[in-house]
Formats: sequence, C-alpha cells, structure tokens
Amino acid sequence: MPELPEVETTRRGIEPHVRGQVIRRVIVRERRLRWPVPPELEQQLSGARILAVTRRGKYLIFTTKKIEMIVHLGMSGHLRFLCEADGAEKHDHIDWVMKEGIMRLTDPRRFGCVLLARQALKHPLIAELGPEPFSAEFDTDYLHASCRGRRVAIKQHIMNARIVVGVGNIYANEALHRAGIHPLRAAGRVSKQRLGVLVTQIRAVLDSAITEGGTTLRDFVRADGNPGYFRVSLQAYDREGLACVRCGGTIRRKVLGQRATYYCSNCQK
DNA sequence: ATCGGGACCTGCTTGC
DNA sequence: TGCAAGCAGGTCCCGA
Repeated sequence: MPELPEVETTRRGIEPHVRGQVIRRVIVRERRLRWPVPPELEQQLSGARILAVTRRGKYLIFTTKKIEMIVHLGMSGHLRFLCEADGAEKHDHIDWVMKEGIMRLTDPRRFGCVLLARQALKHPLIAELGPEPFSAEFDTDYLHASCRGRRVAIKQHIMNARIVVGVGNIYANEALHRAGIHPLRAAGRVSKQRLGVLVTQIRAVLDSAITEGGTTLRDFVRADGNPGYFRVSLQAYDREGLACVRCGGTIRRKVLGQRATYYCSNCQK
C-alpha cells in the first residue's frame, strides 16, 4: 500500500477523470473500514460535483460545493477509475458512479477510511499534521529544531506525521540509507549538517518515486488499474543480507517500533 | 511529555 | 500437501 508517492500517483491518475464530474450515486458495500463509513455519505455526495482532488500527507481530499470527502488508503487500499461498470469483487467496498465511469475503492485489509468534513483541513486527523516534505517549511532548521532533545530513533521521528507527513516505512529506510544515518540513532544526536542531508534525501527519494509512478510492491495498482511498472530502485528496503550499493557492507534487518528496518551497519552511523 | 505496544484486517509467503 | 505462523506499504489510542 501506498506511501506518499503512491497516493500522489493515485491522485494524478484519478483527478483528470473526476474533476468537474457530478456523482450520480454512491454504492457502499462495506461500511466497516478503519472508521465506519458515515451513514450520510451517499446522501451528501449524490448529485454533488467534484471541484478538486487534492492531497494532504497521505489523505486524498475531494472537494464539492457543500462538503469535502477525505480518503485514506491505509495499507492495502487503492482507488481506480473504471470507464465501464463491471462486477464488483470481494474487496470493492465503495463505488462513486458518474456519467463517464466509476471511481472504485478497493481495500482488502480495511485499514483505510472514507470520511466527510465541512473543511477537510480542519478535520482532527489532518489539522495536526506536520509540513509537507516538499514545502519550504520543511527545511534543515525545522528538522533540527524538531529533533532537539529527542531520544526517539531518527527513523521513528521522520515517520511521525506530526513532524513531517508522507514518509512511510520504505522511504524512511531509503532516505536514511542515502543520507548515511543509522536509523536507530537518537534524533537529538544527529548533527544539523547531517539533518540537512536527510531533508535533501527525503525529498529526493520521494520525488523520484513520484516521477517513476510509485513503488510497486505486492499489489500497488495505479489509478488506471495497471500495476506500476516503475519500481523505484530500492537500495536498503527488503535487501537483508545483500551488499550495500554504497560501500559493499551487508544490509541488516531489525524491527523498530514493529516496523522492518533495513540499514548498512558499515556506512550508516 | 514521551514512549512502547496493541489494535484494527486480509492475503500471501514461508517453514514444519 | 496441509496447516500455522509470520509478515506486509499506516496510524490511532492507551497505559506506563
């Protein structure tokens, strides 16, 4: 499932199909997502025109005149736009039926969510998020200040959405590897200069992943339903026991905060 | 205030 | 071959 590049790839795939379109009706087959799908979803969105599809962190926001819809894809969710109706399969939970086709949410694990809000950016899940990684606000000074005195591992720090949004497990591993920073190092014990490198590498790895259409792991499917063929070259993630491409050392795997953590014990300090 | 761990789910891979 | 355990891209919430 989606990290930020996959969510952005989804947004870009969906948006040209749905922007300006009127939702004729909404079909909810399964309301038990991470939070229950609001009972008023169908009524609130039927007849509404989608004015914009934007993204904040890993949340997609669909704006209509009266209300906004928030969609998070969780671990296993994806959104597709189908030009023709076909039979819904087991985990196809929601359809938004429009004149030119159907937008469909599929999510086997049901960790995703679909919510409504007057103003999505003021919704409690979104209002407290940290800056976007590509924003001017997320710079060396900001990251340095946020790390000050913190004993939490730097990897967990950059995966904390209150610090910066959009850095999931894969890209946290990759950015730290590229920056030569050990993932278990205390956030407060990384020099400002190296945090500057980390800012650069977080942006670089996310940017190249977006350019390449999202990382394809097991089941990422782009908005057009095709698998993302453009697997970004991962240098640390899922490479336990293999040689480090930077120094020839061996990539190790450890569990940190219940997440698989890959690093080179030789060149990541 | 910060943290670690559990919780929410299904499906695929691995190992006995 | 069959079955159970282990693992997966997220993140909220609770208790220490």
